[in-house]
Amino acid sequence: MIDRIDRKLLDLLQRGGPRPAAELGEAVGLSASACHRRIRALEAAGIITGYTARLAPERIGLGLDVFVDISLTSQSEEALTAFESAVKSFDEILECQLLSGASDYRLRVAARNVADFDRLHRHCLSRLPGVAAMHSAFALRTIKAFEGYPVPAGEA
Amino acid sequence: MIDRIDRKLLDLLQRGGPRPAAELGEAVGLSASACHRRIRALEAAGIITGYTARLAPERIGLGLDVFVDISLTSQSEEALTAFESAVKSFDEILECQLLSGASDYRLRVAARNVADFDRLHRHCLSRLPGVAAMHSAFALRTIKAFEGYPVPAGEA
DNA sequence: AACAGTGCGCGAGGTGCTTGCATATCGTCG
DNA sequence: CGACGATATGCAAGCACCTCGCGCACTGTT
Repeated sequence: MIDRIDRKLLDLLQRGGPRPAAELGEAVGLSASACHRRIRALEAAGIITGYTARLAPERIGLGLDVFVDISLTSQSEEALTAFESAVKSFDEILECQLLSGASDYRLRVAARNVADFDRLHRHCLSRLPGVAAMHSAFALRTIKAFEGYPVPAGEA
Repeated sequence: MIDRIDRKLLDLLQRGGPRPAAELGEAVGLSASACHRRIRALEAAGIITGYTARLAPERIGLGLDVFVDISLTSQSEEALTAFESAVKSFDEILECQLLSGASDYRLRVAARNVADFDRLHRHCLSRLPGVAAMHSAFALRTIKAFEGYPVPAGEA
């Protein structure tokens, strides 16, 4: 059961709060050891899946964020599987989800600039199998970047 | 200048590689101290912006991932600003971007289930100012979750 | 009222981070 | 062609932090 302290811990950890457990404990009103124990429990419960570095995409030259909506020519099991494994094989495709509605896939890719997106378009997107239609939308500006999920009260 | 070792480090760190710098160093062929120094340099350069815990949304009861496309009634500066600050004020709105095309915003929200999305719809989305049209698409399945950017050679 | 069960703080021991120093490597300039 | 300067590395010591066992407080149960 997740209580108020766990929620605050998860919130801090998702937002890149202080690493030393002593400071985390101080922030939530716990000793370092108790705080650390709770974090380990959250990890063991599979709630915290890992710790990752967050990068500034523009600092590594990835200034362009593009959503690509794709519909397939066939909805057969084989077509879906082939498409999905091709998607997974390209590092430039950051994420991909199957959406409700017109049985579309939506993926997100990162490119250095428009010319680089053209390269991606030819090198990756055009090689995805079974594509009937493709529509790209460029992100002009990020109003809110992902910084973690809100943690609802009392779960798990 | 980012060389091959930095790229490998960034790749490992984005994917939640081993925390001890000694193991990281072994993975890239460096001693622990040299490896640690490079990481600090990447942080100082603003390439690594922080370290965050990654959570399993379904483990905290957030089983539903929804994209919401929104167009506004007015494109005036005030309308955009009002809309964007309202977006930022809701924790349930995970991300938001302004897209090219029909001057649409796209946001992503997480909900516990369909009923909870209805609550979000009434509690958050309906309170966003200046909305002309809204269209939601549910993520049926995640083929590829975000696990970090590919790091192009020789940047910064 | 006594008793498990849970979760806390404290403290010792071990691990990993952090930094100074000497050295190797590479590019540059005399 | 040789020497110098800059950069990056490895090593080792000092230190901060994590980790875990222990005893205690609190809660709910019988």
